[in-house]
Amino acid sequence: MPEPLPKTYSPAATEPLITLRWDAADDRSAGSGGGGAFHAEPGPVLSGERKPYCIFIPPPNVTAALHLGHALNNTLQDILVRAHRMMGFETLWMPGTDHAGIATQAVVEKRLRQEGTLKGPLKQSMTREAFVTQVQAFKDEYEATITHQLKVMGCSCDWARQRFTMDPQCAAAVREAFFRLFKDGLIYRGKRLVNWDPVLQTAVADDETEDVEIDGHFYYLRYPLVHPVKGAAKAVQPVTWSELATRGYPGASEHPAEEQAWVTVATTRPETYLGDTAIGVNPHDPRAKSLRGLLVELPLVGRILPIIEDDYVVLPAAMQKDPDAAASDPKAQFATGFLKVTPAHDPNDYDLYMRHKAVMDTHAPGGSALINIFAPDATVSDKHGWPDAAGAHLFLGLSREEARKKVVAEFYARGLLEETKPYKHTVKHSDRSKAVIEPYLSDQWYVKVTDDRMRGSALRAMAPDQRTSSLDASMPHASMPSRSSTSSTPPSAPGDGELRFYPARYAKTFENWHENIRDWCISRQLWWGHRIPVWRFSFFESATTSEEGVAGARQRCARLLIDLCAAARLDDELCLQFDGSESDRAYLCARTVRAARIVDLLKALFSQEPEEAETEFRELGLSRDALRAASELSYFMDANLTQDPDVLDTWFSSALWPLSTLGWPDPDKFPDTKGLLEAFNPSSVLCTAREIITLWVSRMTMFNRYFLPACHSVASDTSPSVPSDTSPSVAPSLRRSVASEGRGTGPLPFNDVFIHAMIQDGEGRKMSKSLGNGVDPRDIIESHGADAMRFVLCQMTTQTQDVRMPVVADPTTGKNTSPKFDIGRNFCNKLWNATRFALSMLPTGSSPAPSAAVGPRSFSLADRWMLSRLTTAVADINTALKNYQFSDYAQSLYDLLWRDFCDWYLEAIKPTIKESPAQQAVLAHALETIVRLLHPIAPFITEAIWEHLKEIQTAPINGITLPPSRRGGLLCTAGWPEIAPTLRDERAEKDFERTRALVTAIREIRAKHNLPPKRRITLHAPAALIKDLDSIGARSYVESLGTLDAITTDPAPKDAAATLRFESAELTLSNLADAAPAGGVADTTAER
RNA sequence: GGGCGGGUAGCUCAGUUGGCCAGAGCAUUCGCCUUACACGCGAAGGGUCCCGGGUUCGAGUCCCGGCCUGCCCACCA
Repeated sequence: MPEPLPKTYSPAATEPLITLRWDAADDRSAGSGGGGAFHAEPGPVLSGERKPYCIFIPPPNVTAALHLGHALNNTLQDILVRAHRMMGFETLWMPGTDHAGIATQAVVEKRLRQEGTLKGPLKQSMTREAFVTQVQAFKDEYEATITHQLKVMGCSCDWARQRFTMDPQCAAAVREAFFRLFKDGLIYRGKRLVNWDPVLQTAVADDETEDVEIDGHFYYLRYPLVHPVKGAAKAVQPVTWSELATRGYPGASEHPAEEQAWVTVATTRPETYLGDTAIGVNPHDPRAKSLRGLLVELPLVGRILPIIEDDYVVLPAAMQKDPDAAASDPKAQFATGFLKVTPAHDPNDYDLYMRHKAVMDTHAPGGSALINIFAPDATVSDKHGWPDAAGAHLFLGLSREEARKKVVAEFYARGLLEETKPYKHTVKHSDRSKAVIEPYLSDQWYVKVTDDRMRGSALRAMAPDQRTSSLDASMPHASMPSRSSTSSTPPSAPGDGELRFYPARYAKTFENWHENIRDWCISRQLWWGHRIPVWRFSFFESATTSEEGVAGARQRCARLLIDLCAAARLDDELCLQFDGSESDRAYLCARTVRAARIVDLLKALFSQEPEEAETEFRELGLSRDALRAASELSYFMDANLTQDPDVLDTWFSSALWPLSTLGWPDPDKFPDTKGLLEAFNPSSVLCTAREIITLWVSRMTMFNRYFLPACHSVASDTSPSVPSDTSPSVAPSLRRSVASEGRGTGPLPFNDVFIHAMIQDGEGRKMSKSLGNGVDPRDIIESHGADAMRFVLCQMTTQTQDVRMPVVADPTTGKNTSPKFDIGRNFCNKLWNATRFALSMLPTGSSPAPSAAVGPRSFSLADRWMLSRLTTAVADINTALKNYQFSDYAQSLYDLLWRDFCDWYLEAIKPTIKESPAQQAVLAHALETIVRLLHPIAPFITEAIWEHLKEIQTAPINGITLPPSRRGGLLCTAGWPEIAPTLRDERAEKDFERTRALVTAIREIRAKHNLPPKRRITLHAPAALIKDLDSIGARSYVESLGTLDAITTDPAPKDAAATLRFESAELTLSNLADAAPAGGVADTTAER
């Protein structure tokens, strides 16, 4: 017999004990790894015994402890997971964390600098290994913190399966995915302008930047016009205004005739003039024609620039035909009509360059107009692709800011600065380092997500009724091959049309994003992350000395590689790609750790220690033939054969999360992953905040559909019939249809995407460390309890609104908390006390329960009403859960427990409960139903209460099924309540409603007359009404709940009476005042 | 510039397909330690449902136009 319950529920005393019981409840055979009550196995799914329910946690970054936003996200997932576990699904909630490459590297780097361990640029001050070790330690610390936080929140993850995006299992998936994309030509190397973070010295994605509005200036710079001189690139002659006037240049005659003419450009970044390689003008500009054939000389640098004509260049407001349009176009307001073109430092200029490549390259020094004037740290430098810096040596070594000042000063000194205007504009900053982003030209790896097998598969995944445009129209850039591949695939692949967004409006965001998607830059110049499994080398220096030429050398190299693979039993584990743009570059991609090792040894073969390399080759089990091929191959590679120093964008491994966590590609290599993929992919739902719809959802969808074969799972919701040949013993690889992989026709990683609100502080600001308004869920748990926190978070989750969370300091601990959670705490306490009351009224323990079920005949009005309310509540809650309407779910329970069960049912049965076994049965079943329904939201208190409820001995009730626990005698694996629709009783609901209305009316009078609660008064009513109350069985409730001494047809005495209207009758209450005999008062006093 | 939300009681928010008196919690006021619960019980006050039009027998809800506000995407010489 459990201890008697204390008067107030204490989360602090209860929650840790419950956690221990959940953890200890793994009653399966040893080796299942301590997943506790929440451990899931593929077996029951593969055998068809249970349906799967699976959620992949959005892996939190290991950069910091979780905040309330995470608490919300994970509470909602846990609610779904717990509810479905109770409903009988084999339920897997896959936990894990994300290495968060750039974020974590930035945080650790900052920390090392604060400690003084790190001074100067990272890459020069520390070895890669030393730094990674530091980050690893940091990661361990935060991973532990995060895991602990999730546990104290009550998250019912399968802890035995916890993953980290950089652990060996996930790394294997990353290598496999990269290799396959590389081999299929969906990964390529390209020179592009990227967002460069000069502090962290890496490329960052658009979404890793933030726009900051800053006060800047427009600078109007004059570039002198010159004539080209044939035969000598540098020799030029000035163009005078009089010449321009002759050519018909408008306004030229207003300038001194013999002075050198100029054009004026407007810029916010004058320092980039050093990289200018053209001047743009709109072909409709009246000045354009007269400038044809002329050039511009870049001041100080002396570079000669062509003038290119392009519609992109905005005409100044004064020149535009439509003055209204011009007035509303801010660009036109400050445009001069001449645009400086700096292709290596501005994305739009880069696009211009791509359109005018020929003419720009012709005039450019060194034959390329992509002149890079910055070092990776964004100081002006001539070491990174700037051949004609001599004239501008005075700027070398300056930071961007210093260079800007100096450029402006130099132009001013030469009379070339026309004016400056203050200007407010937004500038991209790096999320992580807060540095101003520099558009920077560099070599990066890209995934061709614009390919139909990627983008198309994501778009085809969308539910037809959530699409806003047809598939064809949605892919304006679809190329010829992609169309034909679309038509060659079956009209309906397994995942097609099954992706559903909740709320539905987010489907549009998803669709829209894919329509405008650009290829995905996946390389990052960081140290923390998955190293790109590619070795680069250039080989033609030695190879082309032979007769065979470039093409022949390439062929021979490729052939040797095939030989090596065959001889070394490296079947399909190495892949060679030649650089499309640079003819002497080649890339070798390794699929496995062993293949990578062999590539490393290739390098050793022709460098320092060929003997040692040979020994190692033999240790790896390589044959003589393999070694010979390797030696020959190494001859083609120069000593620069090196692994790419870059790491992959974090999202690359995140995109594989639904695959890697389940053991893909090779479940046999990792224990306990066998069968997981078949059983749990596709998962049931992805829960996330809306900020990452585009990034994560899209990429997971594309990768899952690309890497998995069209038919791989045995038990997805959409294929109810389980194929007969499937059993856990069949190795997954045997069932795979290899032909359908790599076509983007595979299954989805999840069927539903649920997007929930974001949590803001009381003023509607994002929660953040720097604002000090962040809230650690552990602090809420300390002040209110985990269940209270979860209840409130659930209740707040409506379909539309973001959540405002006023933050205050807890008076006792000083930690951040919020009075918003009081409701949850009070609610838990209410449940606790209702339970205490019920337990005091119900037979427990020793007396055996009657086995015969009780039925409607023995129920009072209140009982029938309560059962009816339960029936509708269960139905409402099931609907709410199905549609991810968390607020409705919590609200239903709140009303059911507090308003119906406590306020009315418990009060109504107080006079009769002790004597009525039937009523006892209803009370017990109602309470237990509520407790079970509430468990997904408030797991701790309900688990604690359930332990006591199990002791109650009452008769069963026909129509209520409360299935037993499946594991450890715990509520978390007990069944979800099932209530037969027959227990719905509209008559009882209506009758009880009337009773309630009458009691309320009486109480209103009592309150108006300030009656003491215990004072009994008399109700005078028409005989018909009294008869009616008797017939529905409501009379006793009116008497007890209204605190009446009698209901009578006698006329009321004239004094001390009040009237009320009920339905159509006029009733009177008497005996209100103390004029009555002193008995009543004396009684009250005595009772005290 | 494009897209998506939100503007309902002092505060934070519900209000599904148009339909009886617009709801909840907190706060306020009044009365209660009525023994399950003061983290509670009973009751009360409090709303031009942002503004202006329209559709309708009927609009917080649907349509059009404004205003305010938040977020996302694109762009910014």
